Amino acid sequence: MLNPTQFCRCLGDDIRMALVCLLREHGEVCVCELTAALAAPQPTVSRHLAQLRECGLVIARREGTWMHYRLHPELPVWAKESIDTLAATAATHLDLQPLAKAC
Amino acid sequence: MLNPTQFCRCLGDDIRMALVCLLREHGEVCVCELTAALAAPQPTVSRHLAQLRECGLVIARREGTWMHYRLHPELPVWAKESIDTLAATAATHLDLQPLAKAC
DNA sequence: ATATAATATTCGGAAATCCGAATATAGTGT
DNA sequence: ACACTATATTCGGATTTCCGAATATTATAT
Repeated sequence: MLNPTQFCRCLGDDIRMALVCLLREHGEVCVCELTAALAAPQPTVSRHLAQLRECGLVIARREGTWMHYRLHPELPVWAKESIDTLAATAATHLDLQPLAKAC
Repeated sequence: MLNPTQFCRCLGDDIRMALVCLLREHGEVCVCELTAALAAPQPTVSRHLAQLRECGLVIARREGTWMHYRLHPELPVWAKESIDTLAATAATHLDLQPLAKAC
């Protein structure tokens, strides 16, 4: 599993931080909604989601052509607590569009 | 002041995470002790301390030729909480020599 | 003034990170 | 089988990060 340094490296990017914010606030979210909320190119969002997956911070569930992401349900306590603290603060710093189905 | 993403970027390095661990556990510590505890070259430690300073996570106090560092006393609550959670966990992952005056 | 100790900074260069553009894959519907 | 949609991956290249080596700075002591 990942250690605190890797965890920080993983959250040390505005796009990934924003993704974690959104997933924390909304539970399970479709990629198209994340892409719309970030107003970022789809491949960029996909690459960052892959990185969050490889770090074990999120998991994906396929439903037809859609992919739904959510925070990993079995994060260690320290990671969950840190995400709560950091993402709650970050949400006020980043400007995220409200969620809306875009596909 | 720094935002959560910058904060994470700043802690996303083993040496800087270890420095924060040591300062959190011991309060104010001399650079020579930090260098010894990390078993890292002095310029490396100095550069990372400068980075922590520029991010506002630590402050320095000169005493003769010595420099003493400690966590910034007026960190925002979210930063203080995150440091507590992350550094406490990191301390068990990193192998830090016990503190000892080396100068 | 000089020597020495503790710490900081500068200067390449190597490695890692991030992005845009293009392409690939997986699933659905006809 | 083909077209289409949603998402993922690959491939350069630009930028950033990190390090070691050398050098500079600041303060003390003689």
